[in-house]
Amino acid sequence: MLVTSAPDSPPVGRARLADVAALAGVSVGTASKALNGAGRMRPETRQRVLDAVEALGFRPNQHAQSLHSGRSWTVGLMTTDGIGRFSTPVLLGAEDALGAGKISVLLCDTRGDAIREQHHLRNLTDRRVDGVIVAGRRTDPRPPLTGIDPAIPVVYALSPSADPADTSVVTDDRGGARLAVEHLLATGRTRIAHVTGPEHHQAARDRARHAVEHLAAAGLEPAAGRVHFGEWSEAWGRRAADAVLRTAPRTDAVFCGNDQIARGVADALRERGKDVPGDIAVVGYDNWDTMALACRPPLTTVDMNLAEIGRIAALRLLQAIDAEPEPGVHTVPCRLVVRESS
Amino acid sequence: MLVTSAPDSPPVGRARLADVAALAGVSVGTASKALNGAGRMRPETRQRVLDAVEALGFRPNQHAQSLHSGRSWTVGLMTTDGIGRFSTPVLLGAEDALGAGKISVLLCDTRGDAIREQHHLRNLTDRRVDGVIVAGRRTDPRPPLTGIDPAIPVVYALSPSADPADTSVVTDDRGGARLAVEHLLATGRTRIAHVTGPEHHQAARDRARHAVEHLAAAGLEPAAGRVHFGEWSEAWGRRAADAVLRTAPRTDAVFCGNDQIARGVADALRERGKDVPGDIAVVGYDNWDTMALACRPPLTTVDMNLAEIGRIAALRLLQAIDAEPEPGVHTVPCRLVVRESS
DNA sequence: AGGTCACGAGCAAACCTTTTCCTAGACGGT
DNA sequence: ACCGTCTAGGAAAAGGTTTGCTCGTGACCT
Repeated sequence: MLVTSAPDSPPVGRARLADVAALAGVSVGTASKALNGAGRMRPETRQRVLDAVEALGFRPNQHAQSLHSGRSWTVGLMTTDGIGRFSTPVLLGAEDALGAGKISVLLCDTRGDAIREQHHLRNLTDRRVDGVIVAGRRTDPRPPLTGIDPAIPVVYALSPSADPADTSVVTDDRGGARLAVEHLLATGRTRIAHVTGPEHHQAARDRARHAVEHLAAAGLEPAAGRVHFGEWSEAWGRRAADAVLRTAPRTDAVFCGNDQIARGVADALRERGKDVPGDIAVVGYDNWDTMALACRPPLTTVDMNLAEIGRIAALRLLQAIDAEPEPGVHTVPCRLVVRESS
Repeated sequence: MLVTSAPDSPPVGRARLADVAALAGVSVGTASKALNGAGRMRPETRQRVLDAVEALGFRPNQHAQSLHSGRSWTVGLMTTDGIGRFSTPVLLGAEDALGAGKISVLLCDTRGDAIREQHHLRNLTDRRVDGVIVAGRRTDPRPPLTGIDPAIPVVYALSPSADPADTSVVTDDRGGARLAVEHLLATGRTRIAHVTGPEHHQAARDRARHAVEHLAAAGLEPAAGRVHFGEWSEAWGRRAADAVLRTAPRTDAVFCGNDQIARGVADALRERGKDVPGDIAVVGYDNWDTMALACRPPLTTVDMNLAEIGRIAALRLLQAIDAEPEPGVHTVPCRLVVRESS
């Protein structure tokens, strides 16, 4: 059977369906039906075909299948700012969900370059991908993809499309801020400062606004009466902690816009002789393990469930491919990870 | 021309080569030749075809091309331990180099699971990928892929294959250790400690062995007379720094096996009142920006040029696809990034 | 015993491009 | 003017699978 070259139909290389059919003594079409379950046929005929498939190690040629069906069983995954801390979990979540549906992922990194984006887009269109996921980094809306075949569904993850008619999956910054504030309130803190990133980042603005709102709902206002906007860095966290100690010395908790800031805050507080969480609790945002776990003490922080965002984006894409898309912005809830800093 | 449905050949959906040929008044075969440059033909005929391509926005159907040529212009990129700090730059480097060759990357993450690896491998084989890159995380050799079609070339990146007949691209741990030690010697340090990860990691063993060898070549031995093996964590760095100060108080430099350890060492030294680099220099390994730049002071560290490893792996793969593979282990040199900690 | 119905299996077209082989025409040389 | 050669372009097959349609056979009912 598996000799290197048979007399007339040499199965050198991979076996074709024709080889299977010949071995089973049926026509090619019948062999195909036996494999795909369609049509009715005698069980023993089907079994003969399956035996032949087994004997020859036949695997269908996906190029031929794709040519026939027009589907590639492939989606493009475009990351717009390199592949970093934020896009990686999204990417893995998407890959996981798509792999279950027998769909593979074509990776395209634009490095934030519009030319490169166009180039990848043309490539994906030429490959007749079944869909595209665009994974951003920031939560600010991004302009929708231009020049893509409207027949190819697109889902935006993390950075929503500026066009509300598109489908986007984003994190729930409101819920995240609420989780953090309510946790601090529940553990008895009342003089809570908020230190976060640059005000021109929507994530910083949203988290700050909702944190303040939730404090107000409890009849409180942020320590020192204002939000501390700055950078997403440890250095800013350290400077801000000093500022908070100076201007609002009775502060008993700091909610930080990300884990780097939180770590900087925790470091500075410790170096100023404050006990975390004894004197002041610290809560971060991102659950970036290398920061949250290496912090002294390990950080309580908000996890955005990035992998879940990727998974949901993939499911939305599958839905848009097979059925009707569900446009609009879908938010994925956050989760509070409590550790020793609060 | 671009009406939704012409009388007999409605160019609904995408234009086919037949549409182009019809518009240009030539046969399909001639249109193909005009596009691919092969065969001789009158310049004005070729131009007519190109004009038709332009008018219809024709793009060749890659499924048909792949079916014909047997090539998919696609390579599989398998990451074996999730996509993390180490594999991401490799992955991007590879994607970049392959994209230049009109080849796209199929992403497969095995999560370190052999079952998943087999599953992905079968999928890639079914898709007739032109080649596979296996990107590991640790530098310890890994068992070669099993059950892959021997006609598909494979290149291992970062984790070499245990089979020397395979092609692998790895980092130069010897050179990295030499860069660090020679830098410290050149800046006048002579009592150099080495703090690194677990001894069962080949990276830790290699860097330690070569560091010790280079010290010996200068007539020195490591401070405290031995290498400090431990974990790849900041906590271990802090503990080890204390141990070094206790057992070898005159130490004037610490070369660390990674940046996390280095940061822990720097933190502990500062907290013990030592000045870095005034009293003691600290050198890290990995050039992991979030660690190296956030460290106080910013870390001098060894950069493994991971993106270059990915790039070279991709080039080796392209070579193996188009021509003869060049088996064996290829090492990519490191680069020392000098900052303020030394 | 003959006719009809149903089920099993095969044929062929369609998916689209590339490439080889072949034909017809033109031009040049004798 | 005729023959040979060269070239441009067309026809057709190959690459492999899916699927609708058709055909044939067997069984059952009248």
